[in-house]
Amino acid sequence: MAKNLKLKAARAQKDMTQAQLAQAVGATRQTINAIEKGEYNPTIRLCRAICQVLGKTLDELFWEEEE
Amino acid sequence: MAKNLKLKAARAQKDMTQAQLAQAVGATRQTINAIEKGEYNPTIRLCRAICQVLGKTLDELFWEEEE
DNA sequence: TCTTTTTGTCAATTATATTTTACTTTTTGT
DNA sequence: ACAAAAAGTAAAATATAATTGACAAAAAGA
Repeated sequence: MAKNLKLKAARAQKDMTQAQLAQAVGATRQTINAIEKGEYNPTIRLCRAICQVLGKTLDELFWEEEE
Repeated sequence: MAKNLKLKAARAQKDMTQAQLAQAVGATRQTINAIEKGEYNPTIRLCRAICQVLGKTLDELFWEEEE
């Protein structure tokens, strides 16, 4: 997979660090980092939580950024 | 979580059985069944594969059908 | 430069998604 | 009603998502 730059940008837009986003969605900083790095296959529940916190939809953050 | 009736409907619209959809996305029939039942938290990769096969987006099939 | 924050990364462990096998129940078609 | 197909379900095993702890590299602010 490729890097998830949409997620990185959406997080930047909310002025949140990886650690802050992680805490907001009940995950760890490493997990958020791995998702942004792209070499990861998170669960839909975590994706939904991230979308809700960042005010985006699944299609906006997790659609089409792949091989 | 609640049942994923959107997925069930989208599959019916394509006239596919759970087994056929499972094979098309490289998963098992039980996994598809569990996702439709709702008591499950699939990975985003599998969700994407399902969407592609059924001609739907993540938002259409996996957004907001929860507790 | 110096200090602090943030990000990147790794190994080991835990939690859980997914598979495999198998059986029962429900639905569909004749 | 009967047979066949599809759906529902369960236990055990495997694959992998996610955590924990820790440290190095990069970025930001003074």
